[in-house]
Amino acid sequence: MQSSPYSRVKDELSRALEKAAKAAGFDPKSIDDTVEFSQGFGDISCSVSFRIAKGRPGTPNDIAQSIVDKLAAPDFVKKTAVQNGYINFYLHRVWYIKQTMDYAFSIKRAEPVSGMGKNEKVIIEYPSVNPNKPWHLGHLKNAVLGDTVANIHQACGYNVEREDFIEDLGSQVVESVWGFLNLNKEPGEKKFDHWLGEEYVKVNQEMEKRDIKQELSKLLQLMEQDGTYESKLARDLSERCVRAQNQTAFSYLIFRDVLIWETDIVATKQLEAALELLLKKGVAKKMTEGEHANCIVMDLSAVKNLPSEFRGLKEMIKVLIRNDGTPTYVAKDIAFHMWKFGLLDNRFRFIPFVERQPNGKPLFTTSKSGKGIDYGNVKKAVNIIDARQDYPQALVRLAFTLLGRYDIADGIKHLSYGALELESGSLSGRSGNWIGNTADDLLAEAEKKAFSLINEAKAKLSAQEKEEVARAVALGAIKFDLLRLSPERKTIFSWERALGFKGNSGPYCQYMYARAVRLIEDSKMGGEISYDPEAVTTDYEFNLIKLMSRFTDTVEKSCAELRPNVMTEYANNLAAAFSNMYESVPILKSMDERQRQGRLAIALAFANIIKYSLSILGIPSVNMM
RNA sequence: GGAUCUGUGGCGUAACUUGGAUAGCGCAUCUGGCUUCGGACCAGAGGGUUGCGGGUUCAAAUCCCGCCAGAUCCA
Repeated sequence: MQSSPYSRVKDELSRALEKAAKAAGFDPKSIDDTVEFSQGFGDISCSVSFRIAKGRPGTPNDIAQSIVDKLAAPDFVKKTAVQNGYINFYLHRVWYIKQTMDYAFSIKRAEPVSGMGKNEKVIIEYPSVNPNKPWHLGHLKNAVLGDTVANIHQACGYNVEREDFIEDLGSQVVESVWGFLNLNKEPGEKKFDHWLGEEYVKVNQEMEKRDIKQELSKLLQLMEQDGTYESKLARDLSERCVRAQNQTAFSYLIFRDVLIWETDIVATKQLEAALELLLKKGVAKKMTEGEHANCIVMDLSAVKNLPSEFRGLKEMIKVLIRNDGTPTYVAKDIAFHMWKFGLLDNRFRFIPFVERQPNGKPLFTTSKSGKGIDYGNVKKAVNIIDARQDYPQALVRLAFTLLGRYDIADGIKHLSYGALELESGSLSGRSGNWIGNTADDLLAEAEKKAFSLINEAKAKLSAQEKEEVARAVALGAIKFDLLRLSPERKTIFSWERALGFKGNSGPYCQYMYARAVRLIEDSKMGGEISYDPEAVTTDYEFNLIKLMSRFTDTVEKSCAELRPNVMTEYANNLAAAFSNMYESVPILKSMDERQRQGRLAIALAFANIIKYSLSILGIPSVNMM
């Protein structure tokens, strides 16, 4: 693993500039902030002279010139020019191309590109869908974000644990179990999660007609008790649902390492242990009188610098355990996070839930019996949860602040994203407006469209080959569309846009990869890479080289900021730069052998990096489409 | 009542965290481009007072203050 040519050049240039600035009598702080790629004014530019000019005689231009006069420019700089107060550098392209090509060929898809994570373990939690319905488009957005964030961390050298929390004691599952006992017990031919989800809609229609609150609360108690018929039934229904949901996950090439079931948190008494700790440290207390008598609450009044979201509260408390003894969502989540960060003993037992996922790895689940596995106990945990949960997530972090564990409060990273909505409004499991808008529906629709395109264009392929390509293109279109927005922005889902195969899209990137692969195949160059960088220095090649040279930096940025859209944008720009070159200069058909070799080598480097980029996005690359 | 997020050409958005040279991209519209490597492509054109008003600065889409509009959460 080597650092990117871009960061090396930037570092070296910054150091040289700093030295020169000091020699010229200035003291610039953080000079590397002011050094970056520029367009139209050389290759790299520096704006530090403006900063220095503050409150000092002399124009930025003069200051820039005096710095340049003292500058011992690194060898890779061909020309230095002062323009409008900026210092502009022109690189020796041949050198930079060589550096970038070596770098591009050194990148292996199975290995991290960055050592940023230092092999530290990080938990990424997604999508934590209730086990009583199929994934709808909103769940899919969560899963795709989570999977990609996990891939990004892996690429940055983290040891990633992909966890999925199964809330099988929440009100939704209780209602579904009630429905199974009181309504239709026959799943029939339908995929189990779809059937269960549709039954759930019926339960809600039933609840509007009559009040079943008492029945539900009794049912929940039975479900919480080990060994009852109801607890076994509930777990069985939930597990069948999760298996059906897994088919969806696998069809989208989305995988996890371990399922954590709420019933197992309860059964292993970790919720009690968590509460005990909170009570002992005085973070929580039992109320004896007033509105919240017999509740266990978290006391916020002791917090010194209370974050702004807690301003304007009527009472400075948050209920953790209600007076009927049931825990709130926040209480469960605090306990879960204590486990994640190793504050509770790892009392879970694990067994394989799926022996071998399509990615070759097992999927474990918490269980009554089984072996202890060293999951959890991390310093960083990323939760993929939509922005409506900002407040509960803030409460969870606050609990750790109150415990004095600022490190944990800081280690909980909430990737808060704008929820996905239909044009007609937000999706809701209860209302049933997800019917026709499930993840399964979307993939089927996208595959249909992709298949008809490939069927026309590549008639000679076998049906199976066409299906494989159609699947890959469908995934490309869907995932790219879900990832391209900045996370805080809400998604108004559009079938037309999600199924768009042109422009800024997954298929566009896949198409450029396929083109590059075709060139390489037709060239019969095999694995032999010998080229002369001097033969390929036009802007078309160099624009592509510049982008490739900052691949590592881009992945790191995407990771540090928890923004997958940084990667979609990069992939698209990379593909566009290649397309530009492809359309503008002859590659295979070049009459000049040195040029031909050089351009083919660049195509090969491009193929390597776009393929890695796509794999981070969870998008398969195809050799033809 | 309190808090958070959003507001950028007809539509969808990037750049805002870290102020920097001409606000980048896609869709749609219009005009071109396959006797030369894959047209799921490319080139070009039109389309912008970056919600409004102040402020800071040599420089503001970006930072600060005040409004307006929409969404969400808490009470």
